[in-house]
Amino acid sequence: MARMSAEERRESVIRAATTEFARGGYHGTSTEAIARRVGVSQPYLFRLFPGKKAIFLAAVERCIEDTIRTFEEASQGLHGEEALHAMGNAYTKVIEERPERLMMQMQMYVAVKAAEEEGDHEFGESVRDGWMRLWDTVHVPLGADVGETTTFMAYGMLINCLVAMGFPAGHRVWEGMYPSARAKGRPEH
Amino acid sequence: MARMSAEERRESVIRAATTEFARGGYHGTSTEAIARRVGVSQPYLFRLFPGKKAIFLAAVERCIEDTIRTFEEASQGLHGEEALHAMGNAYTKVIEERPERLMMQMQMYVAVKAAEEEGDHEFGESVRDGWMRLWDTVHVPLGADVGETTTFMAYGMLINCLVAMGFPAGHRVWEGMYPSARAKGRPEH
DNA sequence: TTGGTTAGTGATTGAGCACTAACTTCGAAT
DNA sequence: ATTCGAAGTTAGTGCTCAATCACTAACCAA
Repeated sequence: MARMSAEERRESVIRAATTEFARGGYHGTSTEAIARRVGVSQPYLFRLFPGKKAIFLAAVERCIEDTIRTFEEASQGLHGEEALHAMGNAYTKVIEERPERLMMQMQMYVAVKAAEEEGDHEFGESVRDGWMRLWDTVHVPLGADVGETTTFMAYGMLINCLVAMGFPAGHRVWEGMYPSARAKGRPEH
Repeated sequence: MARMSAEERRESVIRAATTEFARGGYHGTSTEAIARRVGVSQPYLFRLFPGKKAIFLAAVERCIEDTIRTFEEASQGLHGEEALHAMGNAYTKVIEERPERLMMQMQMYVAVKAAEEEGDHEFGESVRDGWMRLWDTVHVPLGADVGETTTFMAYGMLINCLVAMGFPAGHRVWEGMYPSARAKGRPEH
């Protein structure tokens, strides 16, 4: 049984927690399931984190940072339509390779209201702040066009929902996806 | 305490369950909370429904039907851009008056994968079927334009997420919403 | 090698939960 | 007025789960 530094362990806990929380959400995931995935005893989690909620929060924040970084790297040095394409393709890659990150996003959106009604105001604040940072991250390469950015985010959310519902690749719901790939501009209204 | 027919009770259970499940999701909602909201003892729920899952499913199906009906009624006799406006406005009204229906949507998306991994294949099937019916409902009035329909749904999902995160009306995330309505200076809610 | 620190475990607890069984009350038709 | 089915309750069971506690095993510096 390999010993690890607490910091390294915390890392693997966050990874395992992301997988588990993405599947079951906050209430549908037991700390035991996370511990089992890490390969560590359940009580030890409470030595690495003050409680279940802290683990969830850590996973949520990691999820946001990863997504921001994905778009930052994809749009590096690009602008306008090229950046749009690059970021769209990057997200497609996330769908294929890290679907749990999309699910984690959904779980975090859904967890805000519940947390808020339990008196936890910080969680929602943190999620909204993360969203705005993500928003700004895509806003700049898209030429600071509010409509363009909103549409991009909207398509992202639709993708998240379709993936969550389990629509297989090739299903007709995906047909109208990616206006950036379909034509040289998003549909005019 | 007014006595009701079982059918009427089931109705109020579905309404209460929608509110509660919208807040806490499947696992974050106790049957006791639902019963309390209905004004009935918790065990009695199990006489009206075979189990918690059946209550959730009923609430999910009701949510889908209501949303479909909202768009059907809004687009009655309209086509193209007019239908788009009408349905957009109808959804805006849902945001204001029935936010729990949006949250219920999110909860149902998120519940699919978990159910599937517990062996329940019917639930996801039912959700996907509902989505397709909803899709077709807006597709026809929008002139059977796939891109238009997809964009409409995408904006809907973005709205759901923003509402879930608790962004207040007037926040700048709402700025780029409804490109079709923005030009006309639609008042913010 | 010893003294101190850090990583990690097993046993347990108390609360909350879905669900059951057995009983009571209401109201309408006879 | 009585009866009978349907509406509704009280009491209780067994289980799951987050969190605690007392403990052991590995590492490290002097």
